Amino acid sequence: MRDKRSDILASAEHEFLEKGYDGTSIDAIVREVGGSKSTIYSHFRDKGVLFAETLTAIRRELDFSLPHADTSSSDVTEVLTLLGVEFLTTLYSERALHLFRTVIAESQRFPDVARQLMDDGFSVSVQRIAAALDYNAGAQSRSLDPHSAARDFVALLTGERHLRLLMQLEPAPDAATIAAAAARAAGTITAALQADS
Amino acid sequence: MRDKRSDILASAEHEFLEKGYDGTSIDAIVREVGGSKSTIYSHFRDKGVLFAETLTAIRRELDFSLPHADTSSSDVTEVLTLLGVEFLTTLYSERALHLFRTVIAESQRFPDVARQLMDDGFSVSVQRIAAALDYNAGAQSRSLDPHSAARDFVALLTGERHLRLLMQLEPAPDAATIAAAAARAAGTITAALQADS
DNA sequence: CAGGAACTGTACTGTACGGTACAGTCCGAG
DNA sequence: CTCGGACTGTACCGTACAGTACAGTTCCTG
Repeated sequence: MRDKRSDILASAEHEFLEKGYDGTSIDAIVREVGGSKSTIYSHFRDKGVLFAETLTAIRRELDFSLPHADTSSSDVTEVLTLLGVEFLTTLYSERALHLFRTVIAESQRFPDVARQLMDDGFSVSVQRIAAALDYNAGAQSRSLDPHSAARDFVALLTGERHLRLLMQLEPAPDAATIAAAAARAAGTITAALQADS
Repeated sequence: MRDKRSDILASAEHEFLEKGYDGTSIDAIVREVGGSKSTIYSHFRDKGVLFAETLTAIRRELDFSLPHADTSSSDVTEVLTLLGVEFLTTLYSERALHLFRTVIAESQRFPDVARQLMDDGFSVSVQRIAAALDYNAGAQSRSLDPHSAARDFVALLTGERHLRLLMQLEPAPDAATIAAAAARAAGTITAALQADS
């Protein structure tokens, strides 16, 4: 058995992401992780702390820094497509979708968790894309604002589908669908940028 | 006093949108609306039905058909800006934001409510924008797919800000902010469309 | 005035939950 | 062998909740 604390967090994740904060009982987590309720309360002061630490741990494990995309190509559309695929693959994973759903649901009670998810998660990807845009297209287009362009690109990438996925109206898209969406968004944003220059 | 049923729905809306499904007790609604618990159960079979009917009523009252925008101008960017302002004004109202938040939170338990909100709400606006695009720009650009363009436009309109608003990380934007966002999105999508033709 | 539908008020049942208390067990370090 | 920290098991407390039962009230209609 691994670290007990990690086991608790794993079971808490399963319960909280599936049933929400109010819908999850400590006893259910105990049943799933095994052991005793006392152990949970020896690691976490109360249910709120356990919830916050569970979601924070997930956010840390989801890597929003898009580490695998190669941005050395000079073809901006191609670079954006690569970054887009990696971003969507992270954002549209079951885990990330459950996380966003739960954070939105509890954003009133746990505003810090929400802020963390955006600032240390989502926004990191946008920054990364902005940096790539600045590097690859900054020279060509004098008027380019890489941060605005990156936000626009991410908006085109996600769009209505993200909302539908948060509402569980469609299954998470497969790799081919993600690739098509990324290529389309990259093409659109490139067209818009060229028209401006 | 108006119709009792409407009073119940109004109080239920206030409670459900603020505290969520599990966080809201029937007794709290009774306290707010006045009267007796029996009356509520004479109008609604159980808590689930009350919840679903409450959210459905809100969705019906939010008008996603963008009825006030004048789409007779021949300037596509201007028409899109008008439509965008009206769409964002609806989508970023406190009521709509609470509704989306709550629907996302309970999308597992109440999938029909989620489907309704998208198909009979959000998507109606997108259709309306697509129709305007088809009418105003269809002639100029033979290759235009008005539905895709409308989705892209809406994506640019909402983007990261919608997510931040769902997470309550910033206050709902005022009219000037909405107007600026709409104008920017309209300009971007127009640029992209011109580059394609 | 009589009837009835809508509403009120209150008490109740059964269940579930968060959190605590406490005695006991396991196991590795010295 | 023993000490101590981590963990277990179970019982318990107070509270809160969804839903029901039922007797009583209000008020409009015929």
